[in-house]
Amino acid sequence: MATNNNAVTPRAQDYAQWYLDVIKRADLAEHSPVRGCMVIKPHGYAIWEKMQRELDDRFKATGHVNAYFPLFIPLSFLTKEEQHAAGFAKECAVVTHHRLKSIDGEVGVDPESKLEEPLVIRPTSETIIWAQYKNWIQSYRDLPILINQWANVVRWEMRTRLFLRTAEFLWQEGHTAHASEAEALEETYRMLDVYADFAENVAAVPVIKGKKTPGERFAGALETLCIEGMMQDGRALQMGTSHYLGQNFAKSSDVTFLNKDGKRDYVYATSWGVSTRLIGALIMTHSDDTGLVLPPKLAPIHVAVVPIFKTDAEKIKVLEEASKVFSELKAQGLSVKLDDRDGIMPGAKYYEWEAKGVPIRIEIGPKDLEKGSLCLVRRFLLEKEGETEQDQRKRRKTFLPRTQALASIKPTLDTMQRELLERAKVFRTKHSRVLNTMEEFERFFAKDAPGGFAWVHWAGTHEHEDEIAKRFETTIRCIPFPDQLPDEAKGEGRCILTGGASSQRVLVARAY
RNA sequence: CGGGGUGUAGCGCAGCUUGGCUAGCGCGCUUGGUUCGGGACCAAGAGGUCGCGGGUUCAAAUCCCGCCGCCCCGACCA
Repeated sequence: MATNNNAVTPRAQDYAQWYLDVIKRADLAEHSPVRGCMVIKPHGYAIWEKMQRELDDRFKATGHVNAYFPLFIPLSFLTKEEQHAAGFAKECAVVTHHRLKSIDGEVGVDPESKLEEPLVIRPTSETIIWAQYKNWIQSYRDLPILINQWANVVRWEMRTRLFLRTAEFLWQEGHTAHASEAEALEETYRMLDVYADFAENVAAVPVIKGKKTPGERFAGALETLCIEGMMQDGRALQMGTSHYLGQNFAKSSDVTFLNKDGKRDYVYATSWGVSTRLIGALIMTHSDDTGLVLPPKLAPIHVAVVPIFKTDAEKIKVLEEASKVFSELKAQGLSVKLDDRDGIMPGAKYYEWEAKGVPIRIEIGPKDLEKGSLCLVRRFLLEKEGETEQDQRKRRKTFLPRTQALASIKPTLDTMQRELLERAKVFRTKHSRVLNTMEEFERFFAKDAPGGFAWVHWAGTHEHEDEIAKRFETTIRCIPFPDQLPDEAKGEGRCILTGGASSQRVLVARAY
């Protein structure tokens, strides 16, 4: 990414570098020797597991079940749906052989083991799943099918970035089959709501819900719904999509059923997914120059307990109290880390847990034992006007009587969760503008301007869209649902480019 | 695939222009001691096919040729 010009925060001066720094210091992931692939390290994976749990609960609550389909898709399956195949053609990894052989002392691919039909490593699973659904569906009584799968997929992207775009990534893909268009559409919208709920109430990332323009739709979909979040450099990040597929895949896989009237019809489909990209969103929305900041609901560790001591006698007493605190917090159902490592200065431990995004730290030293108190330190606070870093550091720290301190952890985590979302909303509002003229647009997205979200009237064609994209590196992120528009952006108007009548504004931004 | 850059210890780099002594620095690691309420200090130590192959030369990390990897910019994109 260009380092940039469109800085909206000090750290955005070199946002790409900052982003990698946070990942490295929080020990989330690293590049693997395999081109474009990522190793997700334990701390990063623990966050993904938390996400999985929250999402899975929501899927179950809306009637879905999990299943698993193969990694390999026969080439002929993938090409059944024409648009779908065209959309993914340029990024497919293909398996063509099934055996190695030693030739002149060097082990290589055995040319005689060539597969009759190449196997594509799934870039997404619609085609292989619908080939299976064909066998499962005869009557309206077999519908709906509401299945989700947790899987890895491979998209051979030219350029990759940790979490945001890697050649292989982990995700969840829901694939549902319905007896009517109305039901399928309802499902499409329902799952977008599930994603939006997750994004805001778990990840603390405010999102705009909307539909993609035809040019940005999923390959093979009739409608693509999405949620868009704003990162701290003002760029938009697509955080989840939900597609209404109509009867396209049913037709290409020939999946029909007899409806209540005894008439044969093609099945109506949806698919929806979110990926490990959400971890990228988390980083770019909340983190700061110290490192990762996690919403408590996604923090693998809620509280880090750091003992402080000089003498051996102090060490014994302090560690005794620390492990008591540890157990009492555990008993509250919290995830706690007692950092009793030897030979590391307390200060070094503070930095480490802060970089890893642990929401609350408890420091326990001889002075606390004397006073019967505990020192609680929050990972972040809402900024006060004119406050220096030193001031905030002081303000993040509170000394409380022991009992009170332990009772305050959970409420504090709830507060932090709320404040994180609040902070992100304030940021987004601050960097969003209603724009009415091309001059305003040019100024807003000028090379040295901060950028952000622009609400503009649009009545242009696909070609107009490309033209704007080329000139400003911006795209129409979505046509927002009417209730997603800020009040000042509501109402009819004239297209910013063509002057044509427009019933509603769209969301324009630079994007990842 | 086109343009630019880069490859030297686990990580980050210097050295290369103008070839030359035993290839260096910071971080990290090991051991011992002193430390410990915001990233400790001292001492001793371990760790290298200088990306790979070839060439020039008395002598190559350094010069020449070929190959490979990675990064950035473009086309592609959850």
